[in-house]
Order: sequence, then C-alpha cells, then structure tokens
Amino acid sequence: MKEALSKELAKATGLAEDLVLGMLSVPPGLEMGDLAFPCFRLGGNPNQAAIGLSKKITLPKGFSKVEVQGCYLNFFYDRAIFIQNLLSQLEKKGFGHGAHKKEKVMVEYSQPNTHKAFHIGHLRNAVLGSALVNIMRYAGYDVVASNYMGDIGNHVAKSLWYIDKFCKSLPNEKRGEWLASQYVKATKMIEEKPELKPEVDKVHKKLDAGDKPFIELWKKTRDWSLDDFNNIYNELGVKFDVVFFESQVADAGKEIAKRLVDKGLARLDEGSLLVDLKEFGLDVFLVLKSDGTPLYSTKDLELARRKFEEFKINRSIYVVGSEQELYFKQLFKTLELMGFKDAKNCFHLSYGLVQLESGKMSSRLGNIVTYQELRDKVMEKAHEEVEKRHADWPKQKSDEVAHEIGLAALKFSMLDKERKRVIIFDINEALSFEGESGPYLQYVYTRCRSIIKKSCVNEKSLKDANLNLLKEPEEFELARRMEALPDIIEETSATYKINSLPRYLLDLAQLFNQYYQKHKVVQEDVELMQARLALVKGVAEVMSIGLGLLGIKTVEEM
RNA sequence: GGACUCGUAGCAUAGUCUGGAUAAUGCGACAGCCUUCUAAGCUGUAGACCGAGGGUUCGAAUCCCUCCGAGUCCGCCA
Repeated sequence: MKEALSKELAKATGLAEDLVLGMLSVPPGLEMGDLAFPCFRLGGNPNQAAIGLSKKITLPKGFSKVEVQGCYLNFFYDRAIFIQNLLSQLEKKGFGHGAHKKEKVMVEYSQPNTHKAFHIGHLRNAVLGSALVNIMRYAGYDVVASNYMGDIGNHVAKSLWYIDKFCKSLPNEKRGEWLASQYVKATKMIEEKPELKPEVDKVHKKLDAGDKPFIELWKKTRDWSLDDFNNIYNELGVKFDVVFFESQVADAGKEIAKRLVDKGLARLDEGSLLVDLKEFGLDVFLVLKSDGTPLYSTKDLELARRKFEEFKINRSIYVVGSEQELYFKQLFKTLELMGFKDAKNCFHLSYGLVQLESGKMSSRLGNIVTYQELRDKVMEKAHEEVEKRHADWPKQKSDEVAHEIGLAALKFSMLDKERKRVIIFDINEALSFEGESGPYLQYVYTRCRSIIKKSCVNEKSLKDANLNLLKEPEEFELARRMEALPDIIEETSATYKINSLPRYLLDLAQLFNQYYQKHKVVQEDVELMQARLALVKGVAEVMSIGLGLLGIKTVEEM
C-alpha cells in the first residue's frame, strides 16, 4: 500500500518513486493519519504546497482520505480493508517468510573456551547470535549457524599444566565446574610466580606436538566442558549446524601464517611472525608466537578459508564482543592483503560487554557470574511466582511453565538493549517478570489464548468473521502495529539491530493490554465477538512468531 | 598517548544509521482500577535545558567540529 501511494505521490510531485517512499513516515498520533508525506522540500510555502498536492493527488485503493495538517499531507487507510488484508495474510501463511534471498550466510557465535566457565557474557552472545540466525532465516536467507570452540591454546595449556602438576585425582561429578576452578587457580599461581610460566609454555608445545599423555588428558577434560556447554545449549534452545574447533584449524593456520612471509606480508620479529598494518592505522598484527605455537589469529586465518571454500557461503558474520574490534579489523585486512577475495564479505558483529557493578568480568580472575548461578536464581524466582498464582497446578505443569518463564526473562534481558551498549548486570532486572520483560510478552499470548478458550468458539470458524464490525480505534491500531512485523524482520536482518524486534513486541503487547482493559471480547453479540476473536487470534500469532524468533517459548497458561 | 564505543527524567533504556509534528517505555514515587475474557495487567500525577559549547539547516536527541566524563582495545590471551 505504501508503494501504491508513493507511485501516486511521485506522479503528482515529479519526484522519484523510491525517494518518495523513503520520505513517507508515520504521524505521531493515530488520529493524525497512517502515512505522512512532508512537504518542506517541494518549494515555496510548505503548507501551501501540501494544500496544492492534496488537490492534485488521486487516492489509491485502500485509502479512505487525505488531510493537510500543517506542512504534512496525511493519508488515512480504509480501516476495514486494512484489517481484512492483514488478517487474511496472517491466516494464509503466517505472514510468510521473506522472499528467498539467494545469499548463503554463516553466523558464527557462542565460541566458548573449554576448560573455562560459561558466564553471563557468553549468554548474551549465545542469545544474540541465535536470534540473528532465526531472524535471517525467516527473512529468507540461507543461514548456516556455526560455533567455534576454543578447545586449545594458552588457557588449555595452563589448565592442564596445573592439573598434571598438582591434582592427584580427577573428579567424578561437576567436572566442568571443577575444571573451571583449576583454571582460576592456575592463573593465580602464574601471576604470583611468573617463573613458572615456561612450564606452561612447555605444556603448550607438547600439546601442539601431539604428546600422548597430555593429549589424552586434554581430550578427557575437553569433553567435560563440552558436556556442560551442550546442556546449556539444549536448555537455551540454541542450535548449530556446524561446530568448528580451534584444534582443527591450528596446523593449517600455521602454514598460512608461514606463507605470509613468502608473500612478503609478514616478517620475523623477535622470533614471532607479524604483519605490519601501520599504514592502515591498524598497528601490527601478530600471527604466530615466537615458540612456533599458534595464536587466535593463526587459527582464524584458516577458519575464514574453510568457511567460504567448504560451505560456499557469500557472507560471514562473526558475533564477538566489541573488545575485539581492532583484532577483527586486523584479521580482515590481512585476509584482504593475502588476496582472499571474500575478505570484504566478512563482518564483525560486535556487541557490548556484560559487566558487573564492580567492573569487567574475567574468568582468569574468577570474578564472574556463571550461567549456572544466574539460571538457578531465575528459576527459583519463576517457581515462586508460578506457585503464588497456581498453587493447584500439578508439579510437572508448574515446573514446565516456570522453566519457560525463567528462560524468557533471562533471554529478554540480553536482547532488548541496543547491541553496542554495555550491560551492567543487575540481578534484579534479570529477575523482573514485570514491565519490559520476557514474561510480560508471554503473558499477552496467554491472555489471547485464554480469551479464545473462554469464548468456546471454534477457531476455524473465525476466518469467516465479519471484520467490518471492528470499529474501535484500538482495534485498528493493533492491526496497524501487527502489520509491521515483516518490515521489522527484514530491517533487522539488514542492519543487525536485533533489539528492534523485542522493542516492537513490547509495543504490540502494550497496545493489546490496553485494548484488553478497555474492550470486552467475550460477550453476547456473537458476531462482534467473532470479529474480535479473529483479531485476538492474530495478535497471538504475531506474538508467537516474534517470540519464537527471539528463542522465547509461549505458554498456554501462566 | 592513539583508536573505537557510550553519555537521553532518581535508576534502566528506546529513538541517532535515513534530521521533521507534543522526546517514548519500564522500574521507583504518589493517586486510582479486580462479583464479568488471568492484576505477570491497566489508568492518572510528578519527573528530561537529550553530557557541555559551537556550526550546518526552514527545522537537530539525530549530521559536522571542539571539549568534558565513562568504558574497551593498543605483538607473543582469546
């Protein structure tokens, strides 16, 4: 409809059609109209221009009137037709997925390090990455979700060194947790006694060289971490199509790094290999340690190649914290200088840290809030809240519902903020189930379902409802908001502004709650009830699509 | 020292890319709304010189410059 209007406006003003389309906006108030065309740039007095234009233009189908308001030309939808169109679209194909994009995109996210704890910073990454995957798939991209586990490197060497040297026996339970605490102890010891660092380096070299006893210990402990991570992913509903391990790309990465010397891109410096990127304002980029063991960068050189060559992708997105911005600029520039054609198709999707009030979290220092700790607290709160309201529910039901509510709260608190913003972690906010929260959104869905259930009307019959009876402004406003979902999804997959979807859902939820408060759905006028039920069903549908993309499950009752 | 990011009511945020009509929302405070669809909700009141100062523009929270404050990063961690 917007397109049809821009066509007419373009005809009347002589401006280009897509320019007009871009100029169209939504007026601040519902009573002011549905689409606004500002007339400042038409020359002369804008108000006069608007008046002139209003006389010239022919209203396309689906619009009921046009009004001049100051310097704006405001157009009004024909509300009955609008609601009719919206609900039939929703009924037919659930809004449908976006048109196929013919572009294969890999989204790499999560990247936890084995032998370390999975903390709330990792949670933000996992939830953000997973939402992006869902949104881009819905928008029509062919998406490969990938994980890249840090299963080798300095931190692993440090852990294994400590375990080998000081731990007489290995634990039989809570192994991942135990492992993470050994890492913290190892780090403390090295900081206190730096003279021990060469021992760690020796372990790193042994691992790199394939030393049997250490490789065995490595494999065993690595699995402990992986078990923990997989449990977390299962709980979060986070899925990957492919999992890369740093250990798989280390050797090939070293070869690439060495070849950089032959190409004249890298030079030997105090035994290490570095690429000088000063002329690009990117400092120098270290690609191999002086003892010959690989760095993060070494491995990423090979990983980039594998992603594009083995998976035939067109675009590669790295979901990684903003503290690595310089690193990725260096990596992509080096790839470019190497002649790697797809370097320009690599994108670092950076996001702000999750910090504690006391400052930055560091698993090296052990001042972290682990996923497990937070999760347990949130679940406890969720149980309390459910039991407060539904003491009569069987245990299994309240467990299930509490679980979904808890997860919704957790995920939403990581998703609704603009992604560059640093999150100062506040346990009370994560535990809040009111206001701008995941449970608030879930609640709207359950209200919708509850109304439909109470009405005892056959849901299938609702598609024949007489929607012309929906005359309340709140009903039209709801419909107008619902209609925006596909645009939000499309925009998000282009701009990566993931928080616009949760913000949109909050908006929609609030409009629904206001409607719910003001107008009765279940009532004696059966025809009106059916029309309203059809709308309510649509709200539930949109809510469920949106929440699904965020990885939040809906519940029938709560 | 250099680079990047952020600065919006007491607090937490949206809006900034693509300038436009009364700066929106939540928490907190105060005052209300449950014998009718779940109050995890809704309504109302108070609360913002949009960090400061310049500039561009008919028009700036939004673009440009300077400054201030906070955070992050700056060769053998990832």
